[in-house]
Amino acid sequence: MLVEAVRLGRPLVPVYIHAPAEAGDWPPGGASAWWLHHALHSLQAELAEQGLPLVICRGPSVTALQEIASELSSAGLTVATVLFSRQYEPAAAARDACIQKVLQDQGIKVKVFNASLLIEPELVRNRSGKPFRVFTPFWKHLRALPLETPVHISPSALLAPAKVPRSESIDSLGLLPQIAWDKSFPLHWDPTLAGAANALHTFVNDAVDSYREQRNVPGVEGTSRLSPYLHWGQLSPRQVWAAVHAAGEQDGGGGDTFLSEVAWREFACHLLQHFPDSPEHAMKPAFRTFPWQPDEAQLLAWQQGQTGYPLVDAGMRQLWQTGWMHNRVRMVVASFLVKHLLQPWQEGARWFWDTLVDADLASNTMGWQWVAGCGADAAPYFRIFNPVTQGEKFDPQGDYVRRFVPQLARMPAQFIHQPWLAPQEMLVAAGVTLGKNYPLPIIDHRAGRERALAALAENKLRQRN
DNA sequence: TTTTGAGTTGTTCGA
DNA sequence: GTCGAACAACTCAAA
Repeated sequence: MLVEAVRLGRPLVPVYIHAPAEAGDWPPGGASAWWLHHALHSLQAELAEQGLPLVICRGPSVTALQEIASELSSAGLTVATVLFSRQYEPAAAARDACIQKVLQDQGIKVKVFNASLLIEPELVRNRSGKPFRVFTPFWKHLRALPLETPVHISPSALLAPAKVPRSESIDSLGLLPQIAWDKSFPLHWDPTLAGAANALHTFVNDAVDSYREQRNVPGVEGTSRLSPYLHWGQLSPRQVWAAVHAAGEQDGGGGDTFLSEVAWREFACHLLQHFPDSPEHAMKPAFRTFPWQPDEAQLLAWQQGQTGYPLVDAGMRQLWQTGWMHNRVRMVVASFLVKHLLQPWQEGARWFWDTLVDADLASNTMGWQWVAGCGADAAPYFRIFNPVTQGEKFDPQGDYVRRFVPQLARMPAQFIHQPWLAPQEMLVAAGVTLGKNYPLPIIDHRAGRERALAALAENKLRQRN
């Protein structure tokens, strides 16, 4: 988009329109709004260094753009072209199509660019000419495609406008939360453009090598933590792809594993494009009769990290405190909600949507449908994570649990993932009183597992009748 | 068109 | 302790 702006050689008016009402049922959640607030400030500062404004408006988007055009026009300036990056969420895509039509009818050119994907969904087809619904063939196909390499442009090549349209302040958008639950976010995130560059550099130089082994260990920083930057467009997947290739990490090993994760992000976005109702509805029709057992109290215990399973609770508390959760733990907590507690996956997706700084409609939807077993290329429903086994396997010393569940900080590793089995004197020595400062399990693992499998069997009967 | 093999990340049970 | 099979069938991709 900026390359095109430079090519056009005309003055540029960068605009951000805040229009949460145009996101359909999925306006940005609380954690997203926090990130957006800081990202906008960062962008504004970066543009200001080049003498460029960042004009902030409120939606409706069409009206905002028309007002800018008429304001410039009364100053004797003509808006010739509007450039924007394509969005793929169903509501945003419909909105953008509408904007495009209205502007073009007024004689304004519109150009839409792909900034957030490696390749447009329409360009990826299997041999039958259909979109892929299974990841592995998608991945094999994608990695063989010639992908555009990102072009670096010098921001100083952008021309400032002679007149700056009226703008609101970023702060007036009210993006920061009313209650200060975001207070510890800055300890974990730098939501600026500099932060994005830094995160990519650090990952490619220090961590990508050991990514394949370390990414599953929640107690260490073995993942890239690039997801929010990718979601917000502070990094593009092509830039990330190129950086991994430039480091010579793409063949086998950590880089390869990492790029396949970037491809999962891509796959999710393509799926959302082809299945626009998937955020609300199971892709496998059989799951539409699944006997979920919605229960406010169970959902709340999960949200608050009060299930009595240390790995689950650590994950949910990490999410609340930092706006992010380790990927391995996301699978464990999601499986627990959907299978042990039989809560509808949509409830989990909603909570993640509101609390993750990297909340992304496509990835979130695909991830939850995957865990619930109702997605396009999903884990089988009978695959039920055992939260204790997962803890012992991936957090053997309990480092992760100790960090986010300080009540268990002094528990010996042997029982940290199942404190209810610890001898009484060990609990006393560790300062743990089950049911007081740390809950007893809200459901027995074996019983939960059996109930989940029974629900699956019941659904199968419903399907037959 | 038909057939065949495969499909992100697990757990449990019994030999 | 280790290992393979069962856990469900089903749909997709490709030959």
